[in-house]
Formats: sequence, C-alpha cells, structure tokens
Amino acid sequence: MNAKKDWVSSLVDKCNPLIPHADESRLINKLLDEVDNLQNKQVGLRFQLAAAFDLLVAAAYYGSVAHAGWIYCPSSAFGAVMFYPYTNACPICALKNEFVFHKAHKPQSGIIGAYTSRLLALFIQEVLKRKNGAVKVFKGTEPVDIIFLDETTLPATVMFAEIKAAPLFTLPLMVQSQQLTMETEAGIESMPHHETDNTQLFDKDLAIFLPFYDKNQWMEKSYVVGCKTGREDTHWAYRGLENLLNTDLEFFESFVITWHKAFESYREKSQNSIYWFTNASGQPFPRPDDWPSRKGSGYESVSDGKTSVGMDRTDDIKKAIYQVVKVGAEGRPTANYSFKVGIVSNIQPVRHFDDYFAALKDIIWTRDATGQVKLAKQLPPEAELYNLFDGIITLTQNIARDAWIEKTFDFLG
DNA sequence: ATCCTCCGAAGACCCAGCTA
DNA sequence: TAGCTGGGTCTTCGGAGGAT
Repeated sequence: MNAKKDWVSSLVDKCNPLIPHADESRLINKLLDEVDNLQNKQVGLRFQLAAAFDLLVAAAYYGSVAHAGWIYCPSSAFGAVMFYPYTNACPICALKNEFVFHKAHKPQSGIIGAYTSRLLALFIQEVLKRKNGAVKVFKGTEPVDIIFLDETTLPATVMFAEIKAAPLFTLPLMVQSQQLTMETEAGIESMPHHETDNTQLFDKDLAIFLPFYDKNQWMEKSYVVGCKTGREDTHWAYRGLENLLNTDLEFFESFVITWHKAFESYREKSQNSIYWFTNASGQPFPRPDDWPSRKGSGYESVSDGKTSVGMDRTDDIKKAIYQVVKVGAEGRPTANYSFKVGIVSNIQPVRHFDDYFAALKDIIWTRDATGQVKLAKQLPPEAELYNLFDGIITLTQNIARDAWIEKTFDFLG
C-alpha cells in the first residue's frame, strides 16, 4: 500500500450515489426512449442525445419562470404573444434578423452549474445503465465531480472526471396575449414591444416556441407544455415535457432537427437566424439604432461568451485542464484500480478545441525525481507513462486515448 | 504594402449565492 | 467558512478593413 493508492481509494469510498427525483427520472427515460425510436437519419444519434439533454436542462430552467419580465411582441404568426426568453432578444424578431432587446432569464449564477452538472451526470448514468449496466456512476467529492466505476474489468476501472456542461440553447416560453392598442395623436395604434407581467402565470398553459425550417424559411411553431401551478411548483416542466413527448409524436423530431441546425450555426457562426437562439452568439447584426449600450463601453449582446456552450468557456477549459492534471498526478501511480482521468461535457469544445486542446491532447507524462532525465531511455524500463487526458467525453463526440473509454462511452452501441 | 482605428473576444479580477 | 459556481465590468489583444 502506498499513499497515492489510498488517495484514489479513499475518494471512491467517499463518493455518493446519484439519485434522480422521480420527475427527473421519468423525463430522462422518456427522452432516451425518443432517441431510441427516432428513425431520423439526418441527425446523428449523438446529436440527438445532446439535443435531448438540452430539453432536460430546459425543464429545470422553466421551473423558475416568474410573473415579471415577459416581453410583449405584436408581430408573431400567432398574433400578439408574450415571451419569456433565454437570450437577450425578442425570439420572433431575432428569427427575422431584427433585434428588440429584452433581458434573458437564465437562472441565477450558482444554480446553472449545479443544474447542468447534476443533470448531465444523471443523463449519462441512465444511458450507461441502458447500455449494459457494467459502469456505475457516482457523485464525487472535491476535487472530483463525477466517478465512473467498472468492476467487470480486472483490476476494476475507475475514472475521475471534471464536468463542464452548458446547453446549446433554451427555447423561450410563450403565451398568447390579447392584441393591445394605444391611443396616440394619430389615433389608435398597435402597441409596440414592451416589458410586461404575465399576470395569469399560474392559471394559463405555457407553450414552447420552436422555430422550424421548412421550404427555405423559418416557421413559428408552438407546443403547449403545461401550467406552473404555484411558486413552489419547480418541477412543472418535467411533467409537462414528458406529457408533450407522450402526446405529440412530432415534437421531438422537430426539436432535434432545429437543434441540429442551431448547432451547425453555432459552429460556423453563420448568418442563419437560428444562430441568435444559441448561447454565446455575441452582438446582434445588424445592430439596430436603439440597441442598448453596456455600462462602460460596447453594446449589450444577444448572449455573451460567459454562457458558452458545452465546455467552450475559456475560463472553464483552463480550470478543467488544471483539475485533470491535479487529479491525474494525485492518483498515479495506483495499483488498486485501472485509473483514468478526463473531462465530461454535453457538447465537444467546438470553438476552442484548436487553441486550447489540440496541442495538449497527445501529451503523455511520467515522474522523474532525479531532475536529470532528458530521454525516455534514461527512465527505468518499468517506468509507467500516463496520458494527460485519457479522454474528453461529450455526448456529441469523444476524444480518447484509451480503449476502455472508447468502448464505455461509445453511445452508438 | 503599411499604418491606423475600431471593436469584439478574451482575460483579469472581483462579487454574490450556494453548499459541504 | 472555504471553495465552488456564473456574472459584472474594466482592460488588453488582435483582426478587419479603411486611409494613405
């Protein structure tokens, strides 16, 4: 026994089971059923999983929908509506590349990270359970976010990973409104965009606004999710989405197709207007004359880089890399387990892979207490070499240097 | 071709809220 | 209470594109 082996074992001993709430569990399973059953060949299975994860995160976000801070829009295909958006712009108008500023409703800081890392762990837990159940998932204790344990290998395999997760987009909530008018000197005119309260929040069903691309243009679709019955009813959207998936047989496929278009547009930073629904989309273009300035310099964004998708926030990448180096160095060498380290996210580092990961992905390391070693042949022949990362695991793509990781997180199987 | 200006992205650093 | 999270805000950097 040595101290390093104890470090890994003691963290494995201290880890806790991940227990989903019944509402979370039912929605996760419904989403995975939808992915299993969807016969769409245009959107790869792994993208379908990532899209499904965004719906799960949306259910959590929708839980904190409130009366205040809705935006009235007079010009949707449904007539006048009120939106509760998750980027800083009126959704209907952004889809036409016209921008009306309205503050987004992301949950407050400190809650987002807890939601997304918990939900991604639960989601992957269920995916692995369905695969063959060999790999168990646990919530780690500091400094490890998530622990994977496979006791079917000899020795048992354990993987410590850092979770960095954030949705690609969260579709806005929507409710029908009366067409409002106002009296001006010129007579009765239609009421323009303005911030308003949804006074009937606890009485009227809310819908999800889903843009859908058809016949070379964006169509405005809406799907009823259900009603939040009171301030404490934070799980209403888990039940609502499960019900929607059960009753509307087209919703999931439509959602996945739109999600995939949004993903492509996020990757390419394209002109496609669905881009404005994705996080970290930046400044609106063309910027309207009345678009608000930021305090200090510059303008407000539709969604700034702090909300970057998956593991794309640069601060997070650097934190995750340190965490992987730290955990890898603390844990090695170990005799008790086949020990792996990595990063887990919902979406691959689309924008920052080249700058932040490309140069690191092939690094292997070892220890040299002499401080003299310049060539591998100067090491003792039995000296072990380790991967800096055994794997970067995401729902959309894995970057792995390890056969166990390739096999375990091959979500196609 | 070179220089300059502008502006968005990223970085730095601090903050509040949460929780083990 | 320490250490985590994302957010706010100011600074720095560098690329695009216009002027020379």
